[in-house]
Amino acid sequence: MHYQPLHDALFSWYQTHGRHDLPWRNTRDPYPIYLSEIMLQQTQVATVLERFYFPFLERFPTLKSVAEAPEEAVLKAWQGLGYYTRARNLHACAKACDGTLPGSAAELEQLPGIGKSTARAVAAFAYHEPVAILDANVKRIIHRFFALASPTPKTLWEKTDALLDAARPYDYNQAMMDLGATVCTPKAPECAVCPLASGCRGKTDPTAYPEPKKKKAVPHHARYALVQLHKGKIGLMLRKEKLLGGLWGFVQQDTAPEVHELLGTARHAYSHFKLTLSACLVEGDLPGCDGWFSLEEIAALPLSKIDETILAMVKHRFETV
DNA sequence: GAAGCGTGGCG
DNA sequence: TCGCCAAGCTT
Repeated sequence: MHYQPLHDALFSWYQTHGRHDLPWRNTRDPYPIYLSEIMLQQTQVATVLERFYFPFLERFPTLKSVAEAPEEAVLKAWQGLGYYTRARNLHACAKACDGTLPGSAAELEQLPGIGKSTARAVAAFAYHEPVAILDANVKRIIHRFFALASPTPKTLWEKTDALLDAARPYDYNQAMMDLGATVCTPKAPECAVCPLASGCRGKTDPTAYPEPKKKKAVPHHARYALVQLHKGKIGLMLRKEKLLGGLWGFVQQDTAPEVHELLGTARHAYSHFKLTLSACLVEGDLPGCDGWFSLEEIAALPLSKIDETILAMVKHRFETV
């Protein structure tokens, strides 16, 4: 209520500086809105926009088409975007609601892969439900606006609810995200042009909020990837653990195989460890594979980034014999 | 509450 | 080369 002047300033700023051309805005179809929210979790707008959003919608025009497809096809469309639990949950969600998303945040939050923030985002953007979101951008603004160094999640949700303009939930939430993304940035926020500055308690020292988190040491693993050849086919395993689960890839082991040809070395930084893989060409029907494929068949399978890198080494090896 | 979970871009 | 960060959810 007493935030009315700030809301007015926010909307005025949003009208001029908001990212109004994003394709998942200006629609009330919950599916593309939901899809964008899932793709954008921990992922930058440019990545989603330039490489994944439109191809995915072309392959799966409706949530019903997702529900009717095999999980592997959804993972293939997700390949390269990372955090593949999102794709598995997207498929599970589509099946759980049979291709029709429910009409409220409370119901959306019951579906797999939809937490409180995503549920509220879809409800606010598709149904104009008066709920506030708390994504990374809004969270940073809330920390600074209320000068909270290390609040509990409960406090953050209370504060984001308190700041909501319930009369305009769509514009309010979009404006807050844009403000966090372009003005109230992690480093060097531009308080001088911020429409919320007059009410912000953290503006004298914005980078003190939130409190910087302690960094942990990132482990580094060195392993061997087996490129197994047998009767003209390549042996791959179907990963079943949480890391890259549902994707196909080369069998890995901690020690070098007895006889092998080194194809090359690939490095990759995952979210919580680093990996160096030495790709070893080995002959014969070794254990550990779930399937044998030609190069053409592999092209249709979902693979992780580092497995694609190794696959490129294999192609190069046999093109230059 | 903390850890696990991908990838790409940037300084 | 490296650390940080980007529309979080699950366990």
